[in-house]
Amino acid sequence: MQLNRLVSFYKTMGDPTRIRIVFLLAKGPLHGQAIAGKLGLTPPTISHHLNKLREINLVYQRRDKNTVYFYLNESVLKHQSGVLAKLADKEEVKKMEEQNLESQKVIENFFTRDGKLKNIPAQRKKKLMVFEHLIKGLKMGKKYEEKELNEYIKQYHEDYATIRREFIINHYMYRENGIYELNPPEMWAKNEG
Amino acid sequence: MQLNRLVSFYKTMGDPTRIRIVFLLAKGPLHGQAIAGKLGLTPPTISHHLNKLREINLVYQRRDKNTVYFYLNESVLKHQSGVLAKLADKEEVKKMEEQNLESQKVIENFFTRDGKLKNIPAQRKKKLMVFEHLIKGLKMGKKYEEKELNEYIKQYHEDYATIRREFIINHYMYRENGIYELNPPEMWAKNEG
DNA sequence: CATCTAATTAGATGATAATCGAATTCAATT
DNA sequence: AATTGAATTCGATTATCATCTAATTAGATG
Repeated sequence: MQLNRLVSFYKTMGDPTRIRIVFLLAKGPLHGQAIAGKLGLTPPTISHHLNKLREINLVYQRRDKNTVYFYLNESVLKHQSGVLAKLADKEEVKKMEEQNLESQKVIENFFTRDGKLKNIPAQRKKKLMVFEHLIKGLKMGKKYEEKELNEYIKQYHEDYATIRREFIINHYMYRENGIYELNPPEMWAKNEG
Repeated sequence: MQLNRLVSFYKTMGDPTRIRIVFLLAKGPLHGQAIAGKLGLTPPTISHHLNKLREINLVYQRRDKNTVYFYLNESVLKHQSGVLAKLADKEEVKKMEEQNLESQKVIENFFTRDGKLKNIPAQRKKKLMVFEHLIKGLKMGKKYEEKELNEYIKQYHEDYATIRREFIINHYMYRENGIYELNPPEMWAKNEG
């Protein structure tokens, strides 16, 4: 499920310029001006598209002096390839639906009517479902101060420290210099390859 | 390659309503009104989206009395899943590029400057490349009278009968009651599974 | 600090497309 | 032939978005 995420992926890929960028990066990293040159477009346009591609985690970047190199994130492609393959298989579709229902049930059980988390499930599977529900309010690509993240978690449950730690352990987020950020879904514990 | 085809696929999938339709049909065929009902949209809107989905061969339909049932074409999903998987693999990308170059070369060898086909290659692989080039001027979903198809082929080569026959043999097209129509690319000889 | 280079943001423009109500087609049944 | 039921087409409305130029930011280097 995560319908929005799917739609975003396809919407982003559904542009000739972006597909061409993806094909270019599939052969190896490039910097912005190189892409602009190869495609005959202006740097602002490339910047615009790279932004979109970054939003779906299809590219990431590394800086070297003044130039920024853009890399293709192959794991996202593999993930989406898997989704398509499953969609082509009735049995898999059925399984997906069942999982959705199951997760819905768990959410209903562990949250109160006004959206508070009653307690953290002991069973790992259920725990992950709860965490995935919690992070829905966080924005991909946004950097969170620890304090800000604590406040966010406190909306749901007072023991923000435990939950924050679990976010890291299960790869929903990562921390760098005290700054927290969401990981792309391929990295989440549930999907760990 | 076939960049346009890729882009069309993604552009079409990049809409929440259409994704939802695809998920619905993944569980089994449905008729238009049923889809409209389940999605809370009007029949014209559904019709619009089914048109788009038909354009990329993702759905086909069968009529039963007055109601038309729409089916998901799983082979397209499998095909696209494969494309994504290849894109995630540098080696495969390299292969794709080489194939493109090779095919370009063959086209240059077998066609004159003004676009006429000199002769039909004897080697099967090259022959298929030539045919794929020829059908680029035909429109997916359009129905062609035999005469019309002959005329089209004659632009390129006088022996339209042989070529027309080859189109069928290699599953680029199919014939029904003397009417010819393009097959989706997954069915072409090159991609035969 | 001044300057250079690369990247990004802002704002404008033009094109595309999702959705709906109304009108129309198409096939089946009376 | 007339009627019904479903699907499609038409036209209008609204929203989104790719692209550009111009202006700005951000690092790196002299």
